[in-house]
Amino acid sequence: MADEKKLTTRKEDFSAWYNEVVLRAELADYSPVRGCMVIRPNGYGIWERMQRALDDMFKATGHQNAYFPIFIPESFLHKEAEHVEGFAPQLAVVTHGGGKKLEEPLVVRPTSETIIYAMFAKWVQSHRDLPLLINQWANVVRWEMRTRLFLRTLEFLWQEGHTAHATHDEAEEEARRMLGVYRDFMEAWIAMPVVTGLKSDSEKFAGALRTYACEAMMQDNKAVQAGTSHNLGQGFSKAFDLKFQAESGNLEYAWNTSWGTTTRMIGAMVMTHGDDNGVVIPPLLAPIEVVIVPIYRSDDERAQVLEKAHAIMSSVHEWERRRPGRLRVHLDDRDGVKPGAKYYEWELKGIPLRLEIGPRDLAKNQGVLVRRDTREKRPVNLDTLGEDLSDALIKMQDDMLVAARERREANSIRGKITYDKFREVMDGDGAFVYAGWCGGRACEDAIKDETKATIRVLPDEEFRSAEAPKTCLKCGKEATAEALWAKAY
RNA sequence: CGGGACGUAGCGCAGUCCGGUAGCGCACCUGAAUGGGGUUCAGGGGGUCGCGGGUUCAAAUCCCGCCGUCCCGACCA
Repeated sequence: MADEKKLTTRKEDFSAWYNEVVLRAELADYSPVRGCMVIRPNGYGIWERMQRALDDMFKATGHQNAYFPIFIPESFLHKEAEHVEGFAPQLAVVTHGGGKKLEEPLVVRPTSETIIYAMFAKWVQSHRDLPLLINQWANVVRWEMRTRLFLRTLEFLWQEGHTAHATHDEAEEEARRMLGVYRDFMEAWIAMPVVTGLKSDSEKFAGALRTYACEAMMQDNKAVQAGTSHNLGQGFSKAFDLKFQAESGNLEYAWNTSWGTTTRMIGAMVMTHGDDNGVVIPPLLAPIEVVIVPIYRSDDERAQVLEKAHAIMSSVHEWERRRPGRLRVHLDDRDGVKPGAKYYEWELKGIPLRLEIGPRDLAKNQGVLVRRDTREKRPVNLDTLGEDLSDALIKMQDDMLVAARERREANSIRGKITYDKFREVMDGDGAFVYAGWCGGRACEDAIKDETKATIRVLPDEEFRSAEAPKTCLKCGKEATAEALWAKAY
């Protein structure tokens, strides 16, 4: 009976485990529209916290929010040849409006480069108008063949930054700077370590000069691309006539960047930290950080325990000592639900800390504090509770990042590896494999065909092996780069 | 679009082979007791059996067609 309530174990079927966690933790639902999902309040609360944190980081780097239309004239996409070629198969197109056939079809934005740079062209005249740093929070549509909750849906929520600069180098710096912002966010807030680096040409954004990405490892050792940043060069500015008069007096085309990250991060969070009891939300992202579960056997005890619980709740504002903002505390005072049932429910939903208080505790002026990630239980003094909770949340946030990083490193292979061994690893549990690469598309494609593994990124210096492989993993020729190989979502 | 599985109450399923007018668990509502790791008992509400057609006295069940979903590939954040 109890077994029925257990989640599918991850080793048997990670996909099934993931779906079950997402659905049962009430993060999302399948929508009546094929390939779409409905984000439930629990899931949206996490997204809101991600959004707020990222938005602050964007503001701090000088970006402003704006909003552009969901419909883009089809001709706009055709102005940049590579871009339309890349996105054409994934477009949703509106052909009718107000009961009449439209003269020109409207594309539901799959990304907003074209309409945004069309507007930028009107806004920019002088080098003094640059850099132009804009971000938009929006939903976009890509007609994917296969979809998956949070990770790949037809419609998804994201943030897309778009900038224009006077020189290539400034654009390049911006693209790399925003990649760094993503990495900081993912490590500090999601407690999810990422490998950053350059994408190979085959995985480059359609229309970009260079694409950078953050790659995170999930518990089935597959990679998730959690955020990307592109140096778009001058392709779009030439297509949309985005010109400015330089100090020299000459008219020059601007250099663009774009960068985005999505609700996919919620999926990545689930697959990074979740366990067989459900989601584990890093404290900074948890809509509720602490849930108080009162325990009582009689009306008298109930009154007593709840009074104390309310006292704790109302002293929340005094607990701001070591952290910004208020502690987000919820008292689960539902009658008729046994404490054990409440424990399981809040664990499934991933609430970081649980405080149990019952008559036995009150007698000792203490409570029992339980950590979601380690399930470690310990008594805490109710007089110093605020401090204790703050410290525990900070520690949990840090520990989760360390644990995730250790797990990733334990499943990473650096240095020499034969191709046979590589195939064996990819056929089995998978891994992050850092291996030499000659830069040839033929090798890349052959490896993908034979192992399903792809180049996630050509990693930044700090992720490169001390003794980087000298030869290509596949053909044995001299290596021109070290690539991070993994199977990906 | 190829290969598999499936569509019956909010969710998970049984019933389909062998036709007889719909059931189980969870959830939900009412009442009482219970309460330190998934409570118990009693009562109750809820279903055009994916859609359309056919066979039959009678279809969730058999036949034909369609639609949709999930998983595995190709595509992708």
